[in-house]
Amino acid sequence: MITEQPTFKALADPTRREILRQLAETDMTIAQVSDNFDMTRAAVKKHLTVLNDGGLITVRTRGRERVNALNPKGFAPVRDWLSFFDQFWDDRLSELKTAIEKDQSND
Amino acid sequence: MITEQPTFKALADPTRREILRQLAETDMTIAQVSDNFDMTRAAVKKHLTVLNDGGLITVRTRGRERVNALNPKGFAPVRDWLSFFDQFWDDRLSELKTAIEKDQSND
DNA sequence: TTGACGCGATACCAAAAGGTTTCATATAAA
DNA sequence: TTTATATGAAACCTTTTGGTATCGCGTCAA
Repeated sequence: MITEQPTFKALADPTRREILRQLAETDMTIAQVSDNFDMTRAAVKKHLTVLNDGGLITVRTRGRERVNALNPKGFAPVRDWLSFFDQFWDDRLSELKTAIEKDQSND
Repeated sequence: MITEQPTFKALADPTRREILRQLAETDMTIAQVSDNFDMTRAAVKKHLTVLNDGGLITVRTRGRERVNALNPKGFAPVRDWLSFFDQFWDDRLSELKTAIEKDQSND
């Protein structure tokens, strides 16, 4: 079974979503991320671990630092899961789609 | 500020995501949904409440029954939030986009 | 009217989540 | 080498979450 759970879980917390937006601007060390939040570095580190587990960030070592970077590909599992519901996006569109499919089967 | 939090929270649980997929097939009462899960009706009812808070389902009363239905529009806040990261979807695409923008500013 | 049915709501419980403090370790710099 | 810096990790605490059992209330049917 596809394991989108860690990604959904990672996105469920507002602090983590804000971290992602900040990492979209620029890569940052743990200390740098911590500076932008009113909580301890340890707490931020936990959030970064969850984001990493969800595949939404990558971490590389630079000397004694750990540089966190956004991983855009990590959103794929969530996008894929959501795509199932595209067919219900809009009732009228859905009906149109049905009509088209019906028409195509008439040739 | 846009409050996508209840929607993200609603999607964070695998049971709730499965309920959504089932409601995509057909509308169901609480009892009907409960039949498909190995937990009490009360537990399922809690999940449905969270889904309703997240705007992902609608509930209508039919006599003594409560009929739950998928609300496709409820996904919008999450889709919108995710769309911010579209610009990072693929590195090469992003570079291409940058190149195009650069080119457009050259006329 | 009288049950049976479907549901809402509450109290309760264990586990997970989000936070803190503290200490250990590896690397950079003086 | 010594000291400061950046992080990892563990113990601990409080709140939230996901589940249960139970009771009460409105609605349907005999």
